[in-house]
Amino acid sequence: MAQENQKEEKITFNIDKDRNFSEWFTEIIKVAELADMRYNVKGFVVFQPWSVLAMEAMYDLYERALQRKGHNPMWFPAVIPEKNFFLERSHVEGFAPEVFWITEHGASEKLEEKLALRPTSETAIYQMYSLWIRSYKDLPFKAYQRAQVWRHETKATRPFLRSREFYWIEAHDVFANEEGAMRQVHEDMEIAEEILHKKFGVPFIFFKRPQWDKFAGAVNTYAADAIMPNGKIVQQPSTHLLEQNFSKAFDVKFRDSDGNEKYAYITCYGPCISRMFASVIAMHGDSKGLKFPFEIAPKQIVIVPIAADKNNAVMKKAQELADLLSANYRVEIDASEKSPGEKFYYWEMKGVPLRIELGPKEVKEKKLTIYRRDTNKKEAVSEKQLLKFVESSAGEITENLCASADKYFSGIIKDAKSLDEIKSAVDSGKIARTNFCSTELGGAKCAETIEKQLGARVRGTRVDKSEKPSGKCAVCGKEAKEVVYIANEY
RNA sequence: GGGGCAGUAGUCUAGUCUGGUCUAGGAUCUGUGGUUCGGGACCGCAAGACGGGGGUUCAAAUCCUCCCUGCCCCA
Repeated sequence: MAQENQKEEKITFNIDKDRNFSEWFTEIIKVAELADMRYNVKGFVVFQPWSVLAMEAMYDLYERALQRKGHNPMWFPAVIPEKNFFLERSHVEGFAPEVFWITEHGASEKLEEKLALRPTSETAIYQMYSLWIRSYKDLPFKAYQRAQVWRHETKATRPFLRSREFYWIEAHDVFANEEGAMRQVHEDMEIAEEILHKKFGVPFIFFKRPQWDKFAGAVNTYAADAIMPNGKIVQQPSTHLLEQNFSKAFDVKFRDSDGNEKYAYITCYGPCISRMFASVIAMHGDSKGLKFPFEIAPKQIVIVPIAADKNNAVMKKAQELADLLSANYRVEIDASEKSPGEKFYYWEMKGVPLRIELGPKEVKEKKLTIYRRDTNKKEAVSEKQLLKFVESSAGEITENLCASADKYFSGIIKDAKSLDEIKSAVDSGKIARTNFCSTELGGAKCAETIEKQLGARVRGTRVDKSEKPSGKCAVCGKEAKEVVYIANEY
């Protein structure tokens, strides 16, 4: 018994994710060195190499998808003059409480005009768009930036999920008419499916948000809700139909082919990489630590040489394999002095998808022992087959992780007909589906009742299918016009 | 936004209730010397800490107070 306890103390990481998700999440960030929370400003953390490498890969995939769809990259200043903020009324009302303001320079010298540290960039970008866009021939105009933004979130900050500084992409697209803008909204949702779901393995549902819960200044907001293992929803990319709200405020006009000057239709799209990373680690991790989809793993293959001191051929072979693989993959040789067993546990905790164990036996037999993090199994692979094996398991690993995430997600919706049924669904970590009076402003009262009594929020109506209500609103009993989904939110 | 809990070396922790024994103990990590190496090896040596300000007291890691930071629960 005493021995067993001693052994347990040495375990780097062993937390039951499903039973205690909060603790798991906090601990894995520390143990896997994803972010250092010791930075001494509330709501701000230092992102460490292991998360940055993954997020760089995530940025890369997302940006390439945007570029394939005709977006160009650009970089805007992080500061926005105060007056820009007041040009769109509902926008300023929505964001004002969260904006960090720069008001001084040097030794308390007041700035002539306050500068906002951008919480989002509509009010910076669209004034430039009004200079750049002159003709219908300039449209559609599609551009994005990868950027940090700053918002003074309430006190419940959490690394990756809700920080006061986060890393995202914002795409701002301009069209001649509403149809073009609406098509863009759908394209934005398709990109989320292609990247967030298929590459990152994070399932979600796109909802059209109720009118009381849309982006400040938008006509409609469409947002992807993903789920955490504790049943709480986390909002992932959202795309907003701004229509002419901002083009009128910022004078984004174009001369149409009929010779008339018209205000443009604008959409904006905000996939947040640092928050997607939270979903990635939460969805795929287990009690041993992280698991990464192959394409975004910080390191994709680790080679563990065994008994290399006694056998020069081992280290030589390890280097040879690393050279071969690093042409296409992110590879690391763990030549540290730790024992092999300790290295195994360590890299499993870090979530490296493939581990090659290489000792005198493998060198002699020209066979490799390869461990897969997704299945926790080892296989013998002949050296000749290595590249082929890596290539095929790369796809399998991502698909496996995606499939098990999908499986968890598929059972998440539960029908509810009354406030009590909504409560029991939501309390058990499900998303409640229910008849609801209206997602126009008239329904706001019922939503408030739900929020006050259950602590849950109305997420909106589905975008991927149209659902007809059959009966009365579960809250007020009036004729239901919509089927909505209700869940706890992070 | 409301409530609760916490802060001791890089990390985890003993000590706090009941002030003095604390010259702050241990583990891990780091550095170093040696022996090891196929699922968390071992033995030396070295270095390293009471979140910050104020207060009470002969005496504060310990009590009070404000601040900062983190975690948890609720909105």
